[in-house]
Amino acid sequence: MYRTHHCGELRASHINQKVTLSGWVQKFRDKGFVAWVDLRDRYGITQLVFDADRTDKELMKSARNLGREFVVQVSGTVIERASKNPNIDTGDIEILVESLTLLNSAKVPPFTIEDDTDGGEELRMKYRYLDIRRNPVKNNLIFRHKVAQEVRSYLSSIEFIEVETPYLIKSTPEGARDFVVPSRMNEGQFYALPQSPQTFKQLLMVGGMDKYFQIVKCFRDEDLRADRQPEFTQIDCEMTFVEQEDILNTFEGLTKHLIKEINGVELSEFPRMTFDEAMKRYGNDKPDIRFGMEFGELNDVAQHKDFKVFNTADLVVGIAIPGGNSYSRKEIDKLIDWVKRPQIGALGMVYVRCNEDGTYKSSVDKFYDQNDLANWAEKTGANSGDLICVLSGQTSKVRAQLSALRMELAERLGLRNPKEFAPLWVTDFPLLEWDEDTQRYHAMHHPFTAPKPEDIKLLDTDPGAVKANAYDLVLNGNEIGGGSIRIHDKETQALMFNHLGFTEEEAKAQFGFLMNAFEYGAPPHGGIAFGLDRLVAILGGQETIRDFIAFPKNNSGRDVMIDAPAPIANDQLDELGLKTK
RNA sequence: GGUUUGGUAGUUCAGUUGGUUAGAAUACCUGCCUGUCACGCAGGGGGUCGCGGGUUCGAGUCCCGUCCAGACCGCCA
Repeated sequence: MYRTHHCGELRASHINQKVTLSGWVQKFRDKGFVAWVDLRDRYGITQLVFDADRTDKELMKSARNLGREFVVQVSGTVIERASKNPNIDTGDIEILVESLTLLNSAKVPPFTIEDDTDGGEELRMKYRYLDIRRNPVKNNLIFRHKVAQEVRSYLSSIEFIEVETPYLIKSTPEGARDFVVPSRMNEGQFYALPQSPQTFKQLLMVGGMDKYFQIVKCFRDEDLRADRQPEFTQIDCEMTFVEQEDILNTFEGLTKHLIKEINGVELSEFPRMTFDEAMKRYGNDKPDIRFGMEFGELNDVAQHKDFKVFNTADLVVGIAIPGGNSYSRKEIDKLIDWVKRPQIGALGMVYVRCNEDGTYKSSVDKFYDQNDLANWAEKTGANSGDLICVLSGQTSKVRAQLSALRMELAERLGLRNPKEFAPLWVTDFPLLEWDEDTQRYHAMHHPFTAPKPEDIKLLDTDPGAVKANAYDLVLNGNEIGGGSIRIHDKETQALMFNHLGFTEEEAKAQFGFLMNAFEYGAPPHGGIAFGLDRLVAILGGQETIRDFIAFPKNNSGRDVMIDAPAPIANDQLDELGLKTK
């Protein structure tokens, strides 16, 4: 038997018991007359003691040969410590070791296995199995497990059934790039890994499963970010005989349950906002509403003066930075440089200082008087002591730019408190989105999203104006879930494919299975999918999802530990019919 | 595909306008230490300054190229 107890377990009540522990050597402290080993496992640390008076000489000697991260098994007696350590749970006791077995030695680890490690990102990823021994990563993985467990138990308790769907499916032209898998038995043909189990969950509804969920890996062959991995996990859900309202209520319930169980925070009813309103007020379809700084549109009060830049702009819009009047000229110039960076792309920024005495001082005083500027302050909700930042230009670009500035400033002002949770439903997304590259409309959500019935008539005349029964759940400025009511009749689905530029033949070839299913009594249905990785990171109060994934990929989509992807041998290529001449 | 920041000891970093033998902390090794727990003290070993080229009397430092990593933009139905 390797152990009678684990390393986080023993207390004063165990004193005088004979115990056996196994674990890793965290630290060896040798005082000469006495030496201690911190023995670590997943549960904690227990101090072992070797003593010149009480410990056998040979045993003392072998203890002195232990190094960091050696794996050992010890037996001995639990004794009371002469000097206790109130900082750890097992700090009242220690083990007077009577026998020591070296289960495995270890090379000196390339970084310290401590909460504040000296290891950099790359090194930690290369030796991820060592990184996982550290509390922050270990605890994140345990945290993730708890969230997943709560999701399963909550959804199960309201009659959802977890069903697995296939990973080897068919590539489709819509949406993200697919990861493809060559088929040996069908030479020249490829499976694709699912970007989401979308069509399968709809078919489960046709199959009468009524309420489905799955915690499932999804795959997208797109570039990565701090919060984006090529393989990621969704909480994928679908329900039958529901309207949008039913889905919003159900999953508001799930989200409230999670935040209560995991974070101990009780949330009241989630606010709702249409897509159009979110864009107007925050320039963004996933606004962070933990803080204000809402957009004030200034076209009415800033145009038709003599300032050409504003007069020729589609949109003039500003935000008030609380306390921003204290910024020096230099700081403001830096802010202007920041919005002019290519990633943001603003051409310039107009600012107004709101002085304590109620007067205004702007960078465009030549064109605007105090009265004009007072109007700006009113529109942006600026108080004295604030700084109004104004951008102008083409509507969608300006909104994106000002939204980036709003988030950056909120970050600098410490307004993005990770302990605070501000959820929000964004509804009434557009059904279609114009794509400049391909010169056609794309589905904003996906091609199975139902248009609002009253808007269907606009499909031919003004496709961009058609709204969908689609919604996102936004938490602290992150989209954590998104879904829609689906199309469940063949005619609407055919109409949709038609508007997305599919010929009838293409639609049939790609999605014939779904169209067929719709001919056999498909019930009305809808659903939602949550990004589990991101959700867990936000609930855990962290920015990057990587530390909530046991073995994540780096910025270039590489696993630096196993060194994947990698070339494969010629005969393997040959077998797959992929050999290049 | 683009923008940007970085690459110097096992590790995290410093290294001034180009100038003597490239430093610190930590880790590691040796010894000492009567209760440590970020133990302490003394000593020691440890460097292809990512790689290639160039400028120069002289390059960690300047220039060009390249590779790797991070953040972001495009992209992510």
